[in-house]
Amino acid sequence: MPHVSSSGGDDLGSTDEVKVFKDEGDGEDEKRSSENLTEEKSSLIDLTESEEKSGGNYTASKNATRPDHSPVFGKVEPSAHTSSFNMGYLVSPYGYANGAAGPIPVSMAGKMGLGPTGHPGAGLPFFCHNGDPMSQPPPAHMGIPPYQLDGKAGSMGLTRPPMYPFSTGQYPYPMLSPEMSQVAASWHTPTMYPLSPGAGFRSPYPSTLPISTSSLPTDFYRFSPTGLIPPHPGLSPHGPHLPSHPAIVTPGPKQELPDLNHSRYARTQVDQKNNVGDGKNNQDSNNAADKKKPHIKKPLNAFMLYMKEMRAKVVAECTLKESAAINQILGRKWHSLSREEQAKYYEKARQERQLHMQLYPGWSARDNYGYGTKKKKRKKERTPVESGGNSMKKCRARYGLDQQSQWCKPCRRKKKCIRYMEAGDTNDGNQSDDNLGSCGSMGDAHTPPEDDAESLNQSMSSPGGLSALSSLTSPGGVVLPSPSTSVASPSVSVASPYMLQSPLTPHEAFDVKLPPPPQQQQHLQHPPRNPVGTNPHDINNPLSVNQLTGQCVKNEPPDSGPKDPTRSIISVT
DNA sequence: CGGCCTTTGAAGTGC
DNA sequence: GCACTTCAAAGGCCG
Repeated sequence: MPHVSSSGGDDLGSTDEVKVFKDEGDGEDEKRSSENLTEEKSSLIDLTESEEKSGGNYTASKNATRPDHSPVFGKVEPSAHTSSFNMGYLVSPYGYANGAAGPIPVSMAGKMGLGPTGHPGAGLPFFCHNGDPMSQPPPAHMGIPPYQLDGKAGSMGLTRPPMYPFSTGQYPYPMLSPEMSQVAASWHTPTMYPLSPGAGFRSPYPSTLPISTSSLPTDFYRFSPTGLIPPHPGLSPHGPHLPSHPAIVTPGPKQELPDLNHSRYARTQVDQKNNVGDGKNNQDSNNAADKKKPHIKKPLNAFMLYMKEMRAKVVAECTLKESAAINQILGRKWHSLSREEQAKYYEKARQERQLHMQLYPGWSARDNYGYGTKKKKRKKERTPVESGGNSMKKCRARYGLDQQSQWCKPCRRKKKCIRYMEAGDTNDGNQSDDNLGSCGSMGDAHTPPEDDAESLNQSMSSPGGLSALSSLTSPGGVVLPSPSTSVASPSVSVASPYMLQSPLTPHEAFDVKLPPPPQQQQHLQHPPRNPVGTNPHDINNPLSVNQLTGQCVKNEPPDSGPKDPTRSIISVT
């Protein structure tokens, strides 16, 4: 049984792993690490400060979440703590999810984006339905990501408000609680990468792989060299030594595990070698692309690995099968993972990248650009309109950092530029429609505010999302018009509070201290964009932000700062 | 039947 | 260096 510990350094929770992270982490991570450490410490005391900081980081990029996790890895305490933590975690993985005692649990709950826990039962965490919320809070040594600590704002913190909101008690996966422990355990079992044909990770790479994985958990490798990792019997229909390569797929929008025979795989390797250094050329040449059947896929990132592993479990726990919805759940679960847990996946992903890099030295992510030509084209069509179709520049670009005083308020607050919006909203009509169509990822915590329009637009017209949402809705529960429920089919045209307040980050949304002036609120919204009755700022509108915010709050962890539900309303600035 | 949806993260491009 | 885009997995849904 291939367990992580077999190859040394696989004690995922051990200090070794942490060291690996720390040592190999890029300087950026290092830097962030220290920052986060400080942040974490201070955050326990001063949530506001943490909030501010995270808010600042948040604007950097949509990868803002990473700083909250990666850097921390290097700061994880020695295994002693980790071990104890894991023990506890296995016992009650979600224990800390639902508010109980102490600031940590509270913040954790917040981070998880758990439902309102204002009152027990009503505020059941997203996937914490087990009634033992805080029984096993994460060890203090774990540290808490800014967005976790940031109860109020943090709750949503960097977590993007889900497209498929699961209001309290709505979580459709009652059995997930134990799942978490399984997940943790899975790291020590071969099941982490489903070995069943087509199910997951296997030993896809040629045995000639010139890398040493001795120090790495072999079962971490999706790209593990067959020579190093005995193929699972039946892994490949073509024989134990002819593993199919997950990273190599035949052309197609969706990848099925390639049914590669030996010759094909060999050819792949040949191609790969030939492609070394000329990947771009291949990209440019359609013919070449055609010939280049094997598609070397990107190595999976940490979250993808996590998803791959957990998807089946989540699906198994519920009837829901729509990936869009599942992914939302997984996204939340991902955020609910402890740092150690996430670190495992980050490490795993890092290893995969390394392996991938070694196997395909000349490969570049760019090689895959345009692989899904149509899809890309489509997205690009929209891009110009939203991000620059208008010649209007955002304040940042317009005045530069030197003249921030010239910036509009939203820009100064790193929110959506109102000037830009005003000038570029020629297409508002459509956007409005789309936006109203669903609650989407409103209040995207990961996407920079300025991206809200885009991200929203993208997520707005999600048929799948809608259906998924409906399917996610608690069958019997009284579903409040939370962002989730606000997601209505286009025909319903229910305004989404989250969506409408997208210009605000979750942090700000719940920042009682700095409620944007009313004037700003007006600026942030475009009256014309909201069909009658959908204007979120129309106080008279039953579906207005103000009206709905309170309900939305229900998805907010009680611990988010002052447990005063009303404060959330403030968020609607 | 191709594309969309959804998630996070990595990496690429463009300015 | 920042902002933005694409792709990675997955499977139901939609036009």
